[in-house]
Amino acid sequence: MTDRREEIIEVAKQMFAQQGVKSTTVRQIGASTGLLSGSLYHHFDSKLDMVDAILGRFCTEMIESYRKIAVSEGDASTRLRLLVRQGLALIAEDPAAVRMFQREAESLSSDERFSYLRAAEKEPERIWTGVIKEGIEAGEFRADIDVAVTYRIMRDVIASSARWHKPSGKSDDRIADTIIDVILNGIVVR
Amino acid sequence: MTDRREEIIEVAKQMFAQQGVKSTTVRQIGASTGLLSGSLYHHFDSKLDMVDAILGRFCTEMIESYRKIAVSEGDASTRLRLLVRQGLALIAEDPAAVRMFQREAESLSSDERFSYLRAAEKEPERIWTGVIKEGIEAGEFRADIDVAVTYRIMRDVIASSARWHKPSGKSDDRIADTIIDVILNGIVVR
DNA sequence: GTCTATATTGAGATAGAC
DNA sequence: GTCTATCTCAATATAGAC
Repeated sequence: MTDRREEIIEVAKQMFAQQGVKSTTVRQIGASTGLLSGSLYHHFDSKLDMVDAILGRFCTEMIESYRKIAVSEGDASTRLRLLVRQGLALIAEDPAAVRMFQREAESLSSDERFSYLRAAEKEPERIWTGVIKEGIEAGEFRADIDVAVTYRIMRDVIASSARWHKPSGKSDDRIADTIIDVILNGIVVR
Repeated sequence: MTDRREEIIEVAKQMFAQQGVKSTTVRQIGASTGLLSGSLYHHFDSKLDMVDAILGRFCTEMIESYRKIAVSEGDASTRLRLLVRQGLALIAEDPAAVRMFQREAESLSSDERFSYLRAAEKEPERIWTGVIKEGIEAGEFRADIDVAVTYRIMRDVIASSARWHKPSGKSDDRIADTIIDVILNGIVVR
């Protein structure tokens, strides 16, 4: 047994991702950890404290990873591909954390304690739309696309892939390639 | 006051969509209707009964509307456009019902009472992938795209647009056109 | 058809023994 | 660090008066 606190976080994260925070009881979390609910409070002050520990860590790492790509070199297509791959990599690494972020961010972000959730939505938007705009100015992307809508399309496709049961026999990379390909090139025959 | 039952359904639907079923209390629903919680039980047997009334109606209408398009004439591109437009039309008509369906379908569908939610996921999938396959066979769409993944991309883009705050000054039609355009034609300059 | 009042259950959280 | 036992509160739901 490594660290009990980490063990609880891992178990809670899976349950929060699957059922939602509200529907997951501390008794369930305790049972899945082999503890009684009261014992959890030796490691955490409250249930929301567990949520905070999980989402705080996730948001820090997500923003950090996007920033690195933001300052990298390469044309817009290349950097857009990197961003998509990074989004999918985050999901592959920790699908439960991503799912939690998606499920709970909106309702939690009104709580001052979780104000970092708002930054975790705005910063990626700033970075992605910046790259799309550069691509348009450089003549790589069509000038007649709508940047805001295009960003949302990409963001939401990637986000919702976190909920996919993987189509049989397809690796993450294969799925990533398809998503990038469809959005960059469309499905119509050229 | 038309029908009290309908009035309660409308209020509950908005709250369920925004906060989720679990986080919405019958007291809140009562207060928003100008009733005390107990009085709601004259119109419904339970809170889940309200959910059932809302989602049952929505699923019936959704499947019905897709079936009509499924049997319509036209090439695959045309019918795919119609399907996308219909998906967006459902959202425009009743965004709260769509949001509820998205939020609660997964967790509710294990309940036998809500088994129709599974059909409401499978039937659209059958119809949409059918049209995409026909488009490939007819040479309209690229033969190298992945049908299953392409379907999910389209489904999820449309679904998540239900959560968009509309970009300023853009009509539903304008957004619909952009979504269709990006997916059919891609964003890369031809 | 709505209200008052309350039964009942389940949840988060705490205190103190071990 | 975990358990036993329990507090407290909030939520769904019910019964019966009006």
